[in-house]
Amino acid sequence: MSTDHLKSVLKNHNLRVTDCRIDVMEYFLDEKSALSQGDLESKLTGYDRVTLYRTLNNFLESGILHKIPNESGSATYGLCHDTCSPEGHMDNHMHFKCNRCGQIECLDKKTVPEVSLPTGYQVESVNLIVDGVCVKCA
Amino acid sequence: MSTDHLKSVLKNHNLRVTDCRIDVMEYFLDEKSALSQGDLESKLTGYDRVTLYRTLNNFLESGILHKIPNESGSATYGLCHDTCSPEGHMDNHMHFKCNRCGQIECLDKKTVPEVSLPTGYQVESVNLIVDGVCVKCA
DNA sequence: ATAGTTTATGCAACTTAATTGCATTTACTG
DNA sequence: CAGTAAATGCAATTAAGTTGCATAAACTAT
Repeated sequence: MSTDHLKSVLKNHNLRVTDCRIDVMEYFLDEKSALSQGDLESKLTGYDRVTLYRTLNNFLESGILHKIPNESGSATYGLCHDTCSPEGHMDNHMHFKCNRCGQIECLDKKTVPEVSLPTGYQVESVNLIVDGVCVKCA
Repeated sequence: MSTDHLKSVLKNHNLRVTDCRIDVMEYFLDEKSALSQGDLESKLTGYDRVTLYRTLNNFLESGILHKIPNESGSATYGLCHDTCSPEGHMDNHMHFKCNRCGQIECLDKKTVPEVSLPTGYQVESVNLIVDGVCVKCA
């Protein structure tokens, strides 16, 4: 993934091109798995905690990242598809959490099955999180 | 739900019967919705924060409560079925989070559909979280 | 290119959640 | 009811999340 492409992604989302944002995007692309604020702090030591925090929030609002529900108590983020926008996330793919290595993956290819709810409930989005053992740890 | 019954639930899970544990269990039974550490602190003011924290953890290990994945950053807990045990949770029901009132419900009656994963992945548990508008807020 | 404007960053500070150690109290067992 | 094992409260620490503000950097329009 070239830096030029990353810059255009930022511009397409009406975000200014900064070193921090480029680095954060590259980190997500390299890792492929979901990342937390703490992961960024460990890896991207040149930036302030608050800057990373705000970068995550900007990406979230812009539709570059989505938040993945988890049990750990700290927020986890994954890269969005191209189809995501500030107006709405199309991130109804499954998430897989490995109980051995702890990594959270987005299974982009797997769509979430239709769910039926009791009458009166209005569905807005569906999140499916599967726990188990990933390919690497099996 | 009588206090006697609650006591036997605790004993069945090899937990000593204490006021705090009884009160926490009653609170969960009254509320019916999922609760967080903060909820307990607001309601059960007579107990130390740490005691409530450890009560939640004990209930989690014993299979009385299960943790519900969420995006908020603070852990949320729901009552387990009778079928849960320290050896394994059978909490594969759906969870519903209302985007208006914020409450998280366990939809016990709705089981999670079977999921198929890419080859090499081993499934241990499945969590389905539906966001939308609940009956009360609709 | 550059001056002017808007936005991002770093720093300080604060709030809340999660967590651990230890002394004391309480619940169970015989 | 005495002895033991576990639960509680208190103090203290770590980490996550959050905000305000001054400065620095990125963009825009000459």
